[in-house]
Amino acid sequence: MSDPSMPNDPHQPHDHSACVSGALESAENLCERAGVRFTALRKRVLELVWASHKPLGAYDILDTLAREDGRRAAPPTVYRALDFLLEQGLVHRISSLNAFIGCSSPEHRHQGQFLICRQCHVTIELDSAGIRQAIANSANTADFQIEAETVEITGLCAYCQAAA
Amino acid sequence: MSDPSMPNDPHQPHDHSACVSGALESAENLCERAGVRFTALRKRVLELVWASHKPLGAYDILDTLAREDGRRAAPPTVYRALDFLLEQGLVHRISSLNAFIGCSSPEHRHQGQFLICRQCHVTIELDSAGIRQAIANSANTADFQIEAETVEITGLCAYCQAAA
DNA sequence: TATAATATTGTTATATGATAACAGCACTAA
DNA sequence: TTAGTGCTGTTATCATATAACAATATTATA
Repeated sequence: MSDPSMPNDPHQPHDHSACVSGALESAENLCERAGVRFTALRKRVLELVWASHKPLGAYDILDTLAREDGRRAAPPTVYRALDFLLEQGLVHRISSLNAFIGCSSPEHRHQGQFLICRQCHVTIELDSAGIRQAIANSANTADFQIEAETVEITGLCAYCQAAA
Repeated sequence: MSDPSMPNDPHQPHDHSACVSGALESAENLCERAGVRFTALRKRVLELVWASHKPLGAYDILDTLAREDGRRAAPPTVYRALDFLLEQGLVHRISSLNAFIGCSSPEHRHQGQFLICRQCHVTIELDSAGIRQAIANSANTADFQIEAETVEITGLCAYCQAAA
């Protein structure tokens, strides 16, 4: 069993196809339980988002879709799929990059915190109770009722530090 | 002496012109000490950003400049001024809104945390050691070297909760 | 002071990210 | 089988941001 405050490191060589298929399978299950349709398009977009552990822009997805079936999808096609995936908690949006990344634990609703490497772009999703608590404390002091949290930390991952 | 974790509430009736003139004066001093030029344009843009305690979009600034001197400023004019102000720590950028807000304590370099009311848009800048520490701990555990932190909390401020 | 060097601003064009509005198709329920 | 709903296609447009180069203003130096 893994400690959520110390997530698996996506830099480590790993069977990435297992990440992808695991994510797709979770998504199927979650959508079924939620009574919403996990269409071919939505599945394909989620698959593309999961193609790496790096945030992916909507227009990158668009380009890939265009390249692969010749039928060039238009922006709304992709954005609607992404909106669906966001609503279902299957992807997160990274505001500071205008990009999207697969949620690593979609079973429970949450807004993660993100460690984003500026060098290799690999992004690790945290779900730190400590950060959440510290934020809750500050909000509470100001009588502020939290609805959404954006926590995006940019810097150098361990691998890129070593490389430098 | 005020507690930085419990900032003044910009909702409270206050002499806002004092906020603006204080910010401009601080900026003058900081720029002088830093040996950089606080030109008329940069000053005017900072003044506009400080017109309210709400994040302001670059194109809003642009529109105001256009309206006030007729001669239409182009986007780069505003973005360059904003870049300067960001570099000098005089404004912050709010990623989740693509907007800018005056820094409430530019004397010391920092990246604040923001409580953003989705209703009235009033935004409070925090500088919480607790949040910073919690983030530092998480980053440390992952061997991640922090360079920038984006912490933007959206919800309802005390006033808008009361109104609802 | 005159002039060179540098920094700032102006201007045009374009890149990049996101949404509105409506048409057509596909699945589902009766 | 057909009506209703939800999903996708399509066109147009809005919103945010930057590249590239020209013109001007400021500062430094001869």
